[in-house]
Amino acid sequence: MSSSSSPGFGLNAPQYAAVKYMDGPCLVLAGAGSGKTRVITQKIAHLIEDCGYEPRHIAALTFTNKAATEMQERIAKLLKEPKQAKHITVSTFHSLGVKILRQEARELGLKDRFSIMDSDDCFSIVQDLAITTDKQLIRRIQTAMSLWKNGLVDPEQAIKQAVTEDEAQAARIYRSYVATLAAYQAVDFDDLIRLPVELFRSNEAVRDKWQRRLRYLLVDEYQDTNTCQYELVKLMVTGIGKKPMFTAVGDDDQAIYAWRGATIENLKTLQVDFPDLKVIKLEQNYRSSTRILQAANAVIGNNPKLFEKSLWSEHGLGDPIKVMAMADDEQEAEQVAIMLSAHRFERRAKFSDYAILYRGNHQARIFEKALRRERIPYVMSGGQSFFDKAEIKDIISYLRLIANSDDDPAFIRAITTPRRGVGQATLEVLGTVAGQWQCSLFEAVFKGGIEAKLTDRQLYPLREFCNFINQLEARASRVGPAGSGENAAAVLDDMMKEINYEHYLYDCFDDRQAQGKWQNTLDFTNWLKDKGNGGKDGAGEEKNLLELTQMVALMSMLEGRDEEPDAVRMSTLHASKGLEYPHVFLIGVEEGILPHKGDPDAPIETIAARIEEERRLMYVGITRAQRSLHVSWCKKRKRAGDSVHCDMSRFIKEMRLDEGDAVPKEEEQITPQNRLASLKALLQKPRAA
DNA sequence: TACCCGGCTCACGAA
DNA sequence: GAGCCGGGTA
Repeated sequence: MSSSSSPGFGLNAPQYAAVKYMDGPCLVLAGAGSGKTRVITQKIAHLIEDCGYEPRHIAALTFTNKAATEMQERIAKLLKEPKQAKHITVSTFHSLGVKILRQEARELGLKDRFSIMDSDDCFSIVQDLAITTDKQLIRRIQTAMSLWKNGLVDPEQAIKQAVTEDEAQAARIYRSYVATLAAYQAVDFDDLIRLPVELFRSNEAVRDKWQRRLRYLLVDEYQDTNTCQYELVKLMVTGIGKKPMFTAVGDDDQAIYAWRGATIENLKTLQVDFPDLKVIKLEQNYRSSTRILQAANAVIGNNPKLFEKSLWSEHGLGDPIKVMAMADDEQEAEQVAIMLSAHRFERRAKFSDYAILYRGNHQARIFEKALRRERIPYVMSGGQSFFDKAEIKDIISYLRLIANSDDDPAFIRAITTPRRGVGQATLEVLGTVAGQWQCSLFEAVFKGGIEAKLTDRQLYPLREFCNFINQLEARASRVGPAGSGENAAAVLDDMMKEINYEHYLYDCFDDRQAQGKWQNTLDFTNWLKDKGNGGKDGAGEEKNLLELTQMVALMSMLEGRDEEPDAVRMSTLHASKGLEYPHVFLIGVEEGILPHKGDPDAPIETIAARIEEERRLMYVGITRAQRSLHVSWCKKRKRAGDSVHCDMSRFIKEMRLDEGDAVPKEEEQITPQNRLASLKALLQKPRAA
């Protein structure tokens, strides 16, 4: 890597300054591709090897499991003693939250076997509370509640602040929702951060304990933190007579998570809360060619600036950026597939050098078809998570129920899947009884008086199911780090055999589907067993079934342990952040898609704010590319059956490409007829410089 | 009454 | 392509 000055560690001057700065809080404004992960990992090595920090006293927080895993690996490679890396807390905000909650559950009146509800569970809870089937409305309430939680607004405040009747209704549901989760001994994703914040605020001793445990904090993607996460950071680093020690790394131009409560205000607030904050800017980009950077700078230049920052690169001008106007989405997919093929051939590149990036997951489907037709291997990232598949959630519901019998949503799912003679009517009676006794459904099965309300035929399968779960629970409890005989794998295997899930799948689905689903469950259970043993290399800690269950709730995808196949990457723009590819195709760059059209009747300032966030999304997309960038848009697009007219996105104009780059030349498009000829022509052409 | 099928509509992002 | 609803059927 070329750099004008190389003061040490192979870093440039500002990177070096960021790594060495140990006098107090530090904010690193790291432009796209400016080597921010390098700064974090080098700084951790510096803390351990030069500053005398013990690995277990250092915590690095990220937003995704993938980023955390990758960071840990990179740190291990840097350290003279790689083994030390596993003692560093490198985790997502949410995993750290689980860790704190599990240890401090009692302080919060929560059992340590609390369940973690996913958004589907929360959806059904809201559905029950709101007594409505209007999905849109439920979603809106869910979103409102999530934003309240992330903004540290409690139900009473929300009720007081409500202006419209809708808000008031949502706030009342919020209040019952919080109570419902408490009754289930469950927390949702937002609680994983919010509850530790409440705990640290109210309990000096606990806070002090964690402060002594995690003495230096590093925060990645700081621009994506929400109010609650920032509060957690603050509570962890500030104490009486203590110098706040942390490094936050972020880029305001890449803030793309406002919709889940993130606020770039946190960047400004940092300077207010920590007046001696040292701000260091990383402006040298090591990733992209100059043309790509110019386009990126031009686009983002249309946003108001929080911090003045301009990216530059020592790389050459590079390939011109190609903008392609397509007749429709069908043609777009086909052309991109063909062009990618030809481009790869011309450059002698690998498939894995390419990424196709898009705004929404549904845009991927048509490209999958086209890529398959062209026999181009691809892998998807983002999109529906492995853990969101129904068959996986079925199995997880059993695990959740074993860990926490108060978990009513898990109880309902497990007892009805596979069907075991418990139907709606039985569950309704059970629900009424549970309501009367103020206890969980599971407990209600054994409450006196229930015999009178249910027939023997109804009661028998209930009791049998609960006994079955109790047995598993008893066995699972014996499993632990101590490893006293029984292991999690055996319990899991017996459970799978007992519920005869494979049989159920073949009963309910056609053979092909069932086979796929069964394979998924096998992949899942094998992965679980592997994790329980401390991972493939046995490097991780052994985990019991409870820990596994709580971990699984936070997973978004199987960690890509396997060798990366040579395949084109397909990803949403959101999921592409932090990654880079030699060649990028940015597709569907149309008004309404990127920028995405939102509520037409939203207040004007939020519309402006939304466009700015969409622009940052475009910026993220452009800056993923190292050497070449293709941008495409469609004049027509199939939507709800019929074709609708589309306009080129304003962001394409904002790239301010030279005339030669911007004019789409349709006559140059590759058709099946001229395809062979163009390939031949490519073969004869000398390789591009 | 319960279930199944077909047509219709609709789609942002994720721990 | 999926989920929802309405209508038709066992």
